[in-house]
Amino acid sequence: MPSSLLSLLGDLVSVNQRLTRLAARATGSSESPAVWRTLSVLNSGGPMRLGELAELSRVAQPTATKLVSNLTERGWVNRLADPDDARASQIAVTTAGAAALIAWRDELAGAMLPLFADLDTDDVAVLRRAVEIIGQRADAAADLAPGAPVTAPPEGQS
Amino acid sequence: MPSSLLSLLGDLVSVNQRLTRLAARATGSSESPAVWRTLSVLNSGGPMRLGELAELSRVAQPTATKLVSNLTERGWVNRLADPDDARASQIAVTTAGAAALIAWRDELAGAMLPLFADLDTDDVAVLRRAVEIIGQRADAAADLAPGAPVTAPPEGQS
DNA sequence: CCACTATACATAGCCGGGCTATGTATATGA
DNA sequence: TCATATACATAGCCCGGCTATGTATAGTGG
Repeated sequence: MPSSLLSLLGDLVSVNQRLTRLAARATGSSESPAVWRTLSVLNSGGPMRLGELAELSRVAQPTATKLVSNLTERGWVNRLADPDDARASQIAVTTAGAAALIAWRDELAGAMLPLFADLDTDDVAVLRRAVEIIGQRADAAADLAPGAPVTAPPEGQS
Repeated sequence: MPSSLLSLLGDLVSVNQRLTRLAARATGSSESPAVWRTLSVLNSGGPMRLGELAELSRVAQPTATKLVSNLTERGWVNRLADPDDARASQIAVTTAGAAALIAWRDELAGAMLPLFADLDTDDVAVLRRAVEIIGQRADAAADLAPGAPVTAPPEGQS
């Protein structure tokens, strides 16, 4: 039944997009997803260089530069000189940044909670497992295409 | 444990964002998510007026105007005069638009298929159920806040 | 029929996020 | 030392998102 798996994946992405937009509205947060994504990556990965951040965030390097600039102005990340390489600097989340991230996640989940409050134990388990499954695949995909953020139209696969 | 439900929702959104971005990369499609979202709404809802499209897409009206303009130029939607109301027009997906949407969904799912090909029957069932659950909630949310796309800070009573 | 308000959409204008192309400074290796 | 590679910054473009506002048509009271 691979064809049903195909349509399942299509549905998954589409319902995902709805949920993402819904969640964004739910908070009323004026911050863009990119802000939270960047903070997320930095928060879970620890201080890292800009290139690494770009790769993990799966955006092009100049985009990461812009985002880090914005976040630096807000005081949510800072740049520490890298003693080993004067070209680079370590990007790190500040305490304020981490706090903002936590606050946003709480707010987001809190806003969505009413919609999901009626889930029974089985459904909660289903969602938990789904998150796990998708997370694994996202990790795997990151490993498979580490150097190809978006830029690459490599082709060549038959 | 409602607190674990909270963190589950946070994780759900976060893994969602990863998946969405991953999926976008997977196709190599240069089209933006907004294009597919708009076509999706029109395709599943049938021809509708611009305001209705904006509401269902959960964007502000001028955003919908822009998107429809772009899509019209590409020949993926067209505007038909509304005989009952000269201010409005019915927006409809063209055959080409519907075909492009299907092609994209196939491409998307096809690109993601390798990542999910090793799922066993139980995991497929889990994902299917998760899609169903989230879809229900998204529908419910749409019903709850039908007139509030993003614009409304509840001021401005006359 | 006329004026007035309400509605549906278009236009203008701003901002942020995404990209490519290219510049600049530092590392690195022959 | 010099050439090349690497890490990031800058410039410049486009699109999607918004608010504010304009314009044309609907609807309605007189």
